[in-house]
Amino acid sequence: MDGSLGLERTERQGEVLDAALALLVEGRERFTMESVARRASCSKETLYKWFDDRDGLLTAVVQWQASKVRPGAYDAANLTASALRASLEDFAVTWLGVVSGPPSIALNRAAAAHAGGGKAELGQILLSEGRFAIGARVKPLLEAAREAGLLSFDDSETAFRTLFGLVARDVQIRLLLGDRPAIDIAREAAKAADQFLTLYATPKPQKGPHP
Amino acid sequence: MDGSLGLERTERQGEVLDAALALLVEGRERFTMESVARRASCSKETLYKWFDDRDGLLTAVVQWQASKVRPGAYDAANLTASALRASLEDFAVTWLGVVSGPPSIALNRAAAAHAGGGKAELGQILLSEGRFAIGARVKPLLEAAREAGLLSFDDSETAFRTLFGLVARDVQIRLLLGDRPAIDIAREAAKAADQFLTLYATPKPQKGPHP
DNA sequence: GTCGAACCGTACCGTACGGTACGCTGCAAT
DNA sequence: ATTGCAGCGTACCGTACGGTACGGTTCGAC
Repeated sequence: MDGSLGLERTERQGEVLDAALALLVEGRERFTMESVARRASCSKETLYKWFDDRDGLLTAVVQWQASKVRPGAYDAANLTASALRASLEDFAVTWLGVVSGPPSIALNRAAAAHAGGGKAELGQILLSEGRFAIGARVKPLLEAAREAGLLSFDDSETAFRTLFGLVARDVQIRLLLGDRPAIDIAREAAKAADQFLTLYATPKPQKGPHP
Repeated sequence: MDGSLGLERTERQGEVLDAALALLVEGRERFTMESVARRASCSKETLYKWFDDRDGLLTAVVQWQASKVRPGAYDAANLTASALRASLEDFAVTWLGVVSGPPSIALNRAAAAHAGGGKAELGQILLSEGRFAIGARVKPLLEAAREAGLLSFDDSETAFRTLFGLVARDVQIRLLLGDRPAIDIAREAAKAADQFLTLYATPKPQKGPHP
């Protein structure tokens, strides 16, 4: 999956979506068709033509931003204990940086509100481009580390969810609820990696079961 | 704090708030002054008289429900390793049960949406009656366990946040975004308690893990 | 130059909703 | 019985917003 879902946008459409996103992120003004049109210097009619309706516009904005912050892959070759630790820490730093950023906060709030009415579409997009995409990138790393004898676990999904919890803690929910927790990302990331390794690193540094 | 904040409600007011809450939780109908009045069989004028405006009503609803689910205290006397484990597990079960319940989901969504406009009041209420109230109950347990030589940590806040992360993992955010993760609460709670003890239990002086 | 498509700006429509006003009923106190 | 008040139901007002219509402008194709 490349995230485009066959929805290529023209340059102008990208500008409009950026403007809409900025509006949503700032939060100074309500996200209304008119405010988007004004901000993007386009007509409402164009918005309706391109994105069908308000929901379509919102969906396109979420899609647009989510596809911009695809997580990077982690090198699973030549894994050493220190390289693994570095990758875990890097994942944690990146993730904390993204979710504590205003775009993530605004989009997640919008999606949560959207899910309040029956519609779960925005949430699904954010989850599949965020949480699940990340899982898909990190799990191979974990499995490679297991292969290399560095980690031991039964289920990589379970292991990843533990890592996720150790990194996230209460940060995301507090941010979504309007709290502004002071977090030292580097420090928290290091601690999370540390704790994860404490839980999952194989007891003794040995070579794996497959020489 | 007893959670009342000097806001005693008459029985009738409680009924109205229950009706409003039910409306919010079901999500079938928009949360509007008229729909609340209809559902509660009261007049809009009464709503405005009692709760000032829509925000006041929403705040009262959040206050009302949040104060109903105060976390219980954990017995910190005669702590043994198994009693500690049981308390941790109990906390995890309770917390997962609450946050995966429709009222919590609906209220958190409403608060997140509310925080989208500058207003963080609902979020603050939920955090102080939820996350922080729980922390205030659990931290004494952790400190007592440290006193009893069962745990070792520097900062109980940090330790609690780790416990929080191990219990919550990705559950709450997925629920808020409309996903319906299938979780086995008892199992996840046990695992979280297990992992927390692995991270924070003081190494046993002599007893080997394999008798 | 002419044509047509795309798009901008704005005016407009219908509705939903927050908030107010008012008349009516039931009830408790005197 | 009279009075006063709390509260129900409903009608009403103003506005904000989703969605549509339309005239004017730019620009590329021919």
